[in-house]
Amino acid sequence: MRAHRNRPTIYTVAMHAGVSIATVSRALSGGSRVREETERRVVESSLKVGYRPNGAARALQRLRHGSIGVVFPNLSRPYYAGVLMGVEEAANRLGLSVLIAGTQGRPGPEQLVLDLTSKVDGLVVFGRTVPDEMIAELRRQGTPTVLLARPRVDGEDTVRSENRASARALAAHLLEHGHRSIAFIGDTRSSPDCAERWSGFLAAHHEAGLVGPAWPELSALLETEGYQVALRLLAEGDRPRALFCANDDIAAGAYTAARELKLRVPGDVAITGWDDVPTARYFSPPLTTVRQPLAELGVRAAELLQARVEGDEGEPVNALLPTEIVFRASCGCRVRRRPRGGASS
Amino acid sequence: MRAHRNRPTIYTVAMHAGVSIATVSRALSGGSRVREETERRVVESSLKVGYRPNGAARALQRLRHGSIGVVFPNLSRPYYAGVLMGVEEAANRLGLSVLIAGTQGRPGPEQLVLDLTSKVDGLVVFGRTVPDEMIAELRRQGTPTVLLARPRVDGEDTVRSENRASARALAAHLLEHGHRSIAFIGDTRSSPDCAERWSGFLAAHHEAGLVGPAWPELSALLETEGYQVALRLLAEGDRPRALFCANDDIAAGAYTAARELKLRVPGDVAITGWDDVPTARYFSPPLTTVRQPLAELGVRAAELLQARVEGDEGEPVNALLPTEIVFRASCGCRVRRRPRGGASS
DNA sequence: GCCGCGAATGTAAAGGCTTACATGGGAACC
DNA sequence: GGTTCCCATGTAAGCCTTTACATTCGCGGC
Repeated sequence: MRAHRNRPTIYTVAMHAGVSIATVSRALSGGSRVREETERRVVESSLKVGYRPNGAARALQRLRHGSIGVVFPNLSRPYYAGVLMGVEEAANRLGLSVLIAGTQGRPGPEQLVLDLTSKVDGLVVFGRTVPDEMIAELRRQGTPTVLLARPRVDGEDTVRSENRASARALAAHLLEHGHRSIAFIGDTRSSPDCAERWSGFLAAHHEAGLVGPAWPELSALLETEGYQVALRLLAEGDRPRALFCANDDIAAGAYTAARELKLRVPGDVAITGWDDVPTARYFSPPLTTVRQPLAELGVRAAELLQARVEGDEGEPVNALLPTEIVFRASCGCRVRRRPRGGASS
Repeated sequence: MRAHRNRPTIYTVAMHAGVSIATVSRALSGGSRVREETERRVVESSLKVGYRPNGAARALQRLRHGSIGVVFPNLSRPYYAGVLMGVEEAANRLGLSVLIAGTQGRPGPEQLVLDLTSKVDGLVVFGRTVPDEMIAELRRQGTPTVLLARPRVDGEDTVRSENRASARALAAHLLEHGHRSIAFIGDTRSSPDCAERWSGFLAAHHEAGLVGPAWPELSALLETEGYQVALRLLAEGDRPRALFCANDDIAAGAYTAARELKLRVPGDVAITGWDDVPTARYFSPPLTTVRQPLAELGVRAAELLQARVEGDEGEPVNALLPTEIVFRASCGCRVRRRPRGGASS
């Protein structure tokens, strides 16, 4: 059997069509001068023998892999998956392939990333997956890199979505609803995005004439942690009237805690999230949250990277994409329409 | 500047260390005989000049790309993302890279897949992303392929998770709860998995001595569709007492419909899902659903593929991974413990 | 009828790496 | 001290493409 040994090469096709390998190459890829009849014969032969060009040989000759790498922690949250899809879509459009590397729970992300650089023309690096020194090393090596949702590193291209302004607006919105004591739940230390949201949260308080929020930030990142933190918080006698959760997972945990304590949302406690995960509109009540342009983040990163690979030597870019607050019911707003806006015939 | 022109090659390192390229190659990759001091010198030089081997050249020489490709529709549902993470994890462990290709909303998935074959040693192909003819073409080309969650194609390796038995057990469970009229919501035509679940659903009815279910299968795949179908169904006078939803998204839509009609779950209508998405436990009431071993599916596929790439010529494998029903409250079961089982200290 | 020219095709080199084979030099042995 | 052997290292071929340059062929112009 040995089904997949000895894949046909350009020589196989050349022999089959009775021409030289140069002609085969020209007929198949180049639009260059080949007699029409020859071209037809070559194409036929290549189909007959089942020829596929060898990407490695091609890459070696062209001095370009035609691939980019994406480094992310994991895909368990829709956030990374959404951005990755954006990268993939744009890369495909640009004729590039996408290699992926998940760092979470992996020993030595450094080595993982270094290995990747052998096979790609450039790298999209997410958040805090690799330390700053690694970024520096990539630059030293000459691997173009775009940082995604990561605080700026000097001289590197960065694509992020807006955090501070939306957080400020959302916190202000909660204050306007009359919720004077709001707790912020999120991990500002490990997530730079969270840190910016916290900063906007603080700003809203100052602008409202408050010295500061009623609670310090409370560390959480996952649903479980959100549940635990919220449970502790809401069980207190002097509990907060609103929970500003740094992502929707945390908010989901907070919902559970509230339900368990028989607190109504938003009547007894308002809750907001961040990310607008697909299920957010199906929370009960529907979750007020902030939508990030996930795919767009990925697209921008891919396009930027491609430009660098092509030799663009312009100033480092720092793209900041706008976010959008999605007002639903959990903040205290009246729900204006049904989740799916069923057509009223 | 021209930051990333002329990456250092093995010649650069050789010159810097004052040895031949063969010695560099041996010192860096082979564990073969190189004097210890020479090795140290080479490693130092390679670090100094920022050398990274060129993957294309290496692949060309080794006649192996060291990469596998994964073809999936999209990553918007946790299902694909979860399996992809499994593939990635296993591939990494096996020293392989992973290339991705999303087909959804892409014109000509055929071309996409063919292009991929230039850069990979083998392919993991999801569900109904590409037609059977494409699978045949891949075989003809000699690209090892593993099918994932796709009905068997003659002679091809397949990895799937169990559907029929769990669906039968779950339907039987609903019948035991006393829900005699159950509607199945899912698209059996476009999703082979759904078709199997429908088959198990039917079997449970027959075993319970019923001629058949009270409703024919009702086509839906997304949340929106689930909402619409459920709304129509539950508004009828003689409405079903249980909804067997073919995935959790549909179930989420059904929840919304029920809430809108002021029907209690599971009191007025029981609802079950499939997939156990992360938020399922946070539905209100928590959703009874079926958990698939997502990562494990990916791991098995990657390992199987690797074996084929390595030349394993054994009989086609048809792996069937077990699923697990997760009983929560939406089917009518009493909730035994709180979602997070808070320690009762 | 010969020259020159352009179109079509062929020849060969280069791209970076691994490795079979060749080489050289020192240690061990007699 | 010479021979042998082995270890460390070097030389060069080959993996498959693309493409610059060379070659061939046919045809028009004189």
